[in-house]
Amino acid sequence: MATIKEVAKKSGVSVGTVSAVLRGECWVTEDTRRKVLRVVRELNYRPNPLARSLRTQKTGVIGLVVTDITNPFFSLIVRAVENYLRKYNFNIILCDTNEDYAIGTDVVRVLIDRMVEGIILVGDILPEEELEEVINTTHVPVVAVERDYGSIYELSMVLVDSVKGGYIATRHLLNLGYRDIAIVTGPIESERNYSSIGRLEGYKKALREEGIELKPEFIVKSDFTFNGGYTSVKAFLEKGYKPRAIFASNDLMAIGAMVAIKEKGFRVPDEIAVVGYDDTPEASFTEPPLTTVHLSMEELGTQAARFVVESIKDRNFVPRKYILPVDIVIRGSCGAFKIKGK
Amino acid sequence: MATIKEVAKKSGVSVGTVSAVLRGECWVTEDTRRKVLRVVRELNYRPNPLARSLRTQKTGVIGLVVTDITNPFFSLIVRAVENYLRKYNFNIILCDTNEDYAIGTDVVRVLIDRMVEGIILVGDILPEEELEEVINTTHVPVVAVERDYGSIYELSMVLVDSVKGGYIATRHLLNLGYRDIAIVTGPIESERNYSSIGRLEGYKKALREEGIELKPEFIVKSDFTFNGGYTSVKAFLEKGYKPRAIFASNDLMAIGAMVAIKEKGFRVPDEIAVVGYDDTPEASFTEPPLTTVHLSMEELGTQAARFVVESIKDRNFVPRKYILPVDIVIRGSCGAFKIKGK
DNA sequence: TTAGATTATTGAAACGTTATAGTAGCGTTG
DNA sequence: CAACGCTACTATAACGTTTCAATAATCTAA
Repeated sequence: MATIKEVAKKSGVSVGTVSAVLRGECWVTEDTRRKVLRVVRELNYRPNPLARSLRTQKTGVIGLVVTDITNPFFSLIVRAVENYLRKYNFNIILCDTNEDYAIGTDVVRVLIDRMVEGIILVGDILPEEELEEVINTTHVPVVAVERDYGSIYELSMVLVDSVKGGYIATRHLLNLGYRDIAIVTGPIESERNYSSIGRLEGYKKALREEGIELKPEFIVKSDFTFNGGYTSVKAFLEKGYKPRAIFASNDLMAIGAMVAIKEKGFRVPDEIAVVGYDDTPEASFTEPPLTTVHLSMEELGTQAARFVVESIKDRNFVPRKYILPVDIVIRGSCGAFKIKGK
Repeated sequence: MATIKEVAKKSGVSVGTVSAVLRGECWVTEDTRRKVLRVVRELNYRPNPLARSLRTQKTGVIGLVVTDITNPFFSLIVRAVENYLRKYNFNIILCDTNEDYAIGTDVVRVLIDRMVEGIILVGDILPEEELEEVINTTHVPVVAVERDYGSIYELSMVLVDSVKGGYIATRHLLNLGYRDIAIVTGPIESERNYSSIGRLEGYKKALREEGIELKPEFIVKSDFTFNGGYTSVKAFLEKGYKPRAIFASNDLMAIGAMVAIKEKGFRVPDEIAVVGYDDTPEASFTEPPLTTVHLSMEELGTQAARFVVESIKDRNFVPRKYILPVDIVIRGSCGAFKIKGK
């Protein structure tokens, strides 16, 4: 590997001048610039980012931490982040925590040691106290995606309007004339499951609005997995309950629910309508295709990346909160077409 | 941020000694070691990896390049790589090329500039010539996953036994007594689509073995996407062909095929049986659940990571090739259970 | 014509480590 | 007791950049 020294010697100028040429300083004469650039090309010289970073204290690297890269929801976000950051010549150090706080904590520390210029946390990476500690002891801008650290002000957040999502899903079912609507929720014990809780809130709000009494037994607790959706809905139906519609808090559970429903001999949507949440790619492939609350993971990722870049470029960027709007995409599983068709 | 100098001053020893303590050199007296470590803790000192890397020429970073992180096939590999490398304290710089050679080329160059200690290329990242160039001009160990760069010897490869996969899938259908078996392939124009071609080879081999004549019209060309599978099979059926079974070269296309089949009024598997390939998570969620060729992406990733780590640790590691064995997982879509049941 | 301003360039310090040659201090040994 | 070899350190030169004060060269104005 050629170094800047060799370039300097071979082109008969000082190291500083070469550096100046490469950084595009305007004061270099056209003459020396050309001379230097020729040698650069001849030696195939490329500056060493390590040395540069050591000197400038800037690495051009962003840390991206996710709980599970395997989940399409997250991988879509990762891709959006990558695409955005590439334009600004940032590289990404990626870490997958497997939803383990210990790994998350560790990983964030390593990122800071490596002097990343920003950190994007997607999902539930760290407990609140830990993140607060990090933010207080460093000046690295941090952006949290899909995790509400409500009380930390020095932090940008990118969130989904879950209450609204739950609301419009339920509203949609109500508009189709259904009254007996069950919900399958994600985990809702802890306050940090803001998205499950929000979706449930939206559901309640819509029913309340319509003056429909809330049946606690119609709130089916599950865990955001296919299997969870399948078993919980199966158990629910086996208890003899028969809702006219089910709103599942994510697509995976909705798909599981549909399998359970059909297994029990009911038709979707004729006997039980289903609505999901997330609009993951799988939602188009089910039978019938899944009506679901659409949210743009791409937008989530892009927005997070934008926040990070802005807080790096703009010294007095003040952390912001972005709430992603949601809408509903109507396919076959809710019965809208049949009803309209008639 | 505290530096090693401050630690040295505060604990009354030289910088070299502090460094020695931290690197665990054995010659330091227990006394000074304790002294130094206390100060390290007091100042909350953490060595700067940048400076260390500059000096040692080792970064502890591996470059991981994938064509599409959004594809579960790849994200499963990424996770396996991450989990393996974490144990060895390597970090990962991730790049997604969106299947664009230009981005791939660029990205690999950047990785080398950043002095990554190894590079893992998952999928079709680079043309052969470019990769050869890279390998010849640097000494970074490179591992290619799911892309056969047959002629490059200085490269480790992790491949799937596609021919065998195609073979056992078809064999399985033959064993169930089906004779009219169609195949839906991925792209097969270019030689670099070794996996599509391999699967097709396996299919042909199994039929030949059984003495069944190959019908060219039963080879349905598609593109590995859900939509591709759907439209190509729909068109195929609309031409009036009616195979007894379809082997789709990946699960996504298999799912698309099933939708098309049912849309045309045929039952799966009673009238047309379906077998997929990959065993992605979705395969369990279809109706009927998909019989498919299972391959462990986890194993692929782990193996790739292992190769990289080995070639870093072992100066005279000689590049190897690993061929992942495959097997078939039998679910509902092939009709095996019904046939056995009767 | 010369002091002063401007322009193009240099030299060296810094960034925070590791590696290595050197050195004090001290116990052996012939 | 001088020579030697250990042991436990220290001082300093790298690593490859950027940055900035200093300087040489050229131009401007009085």
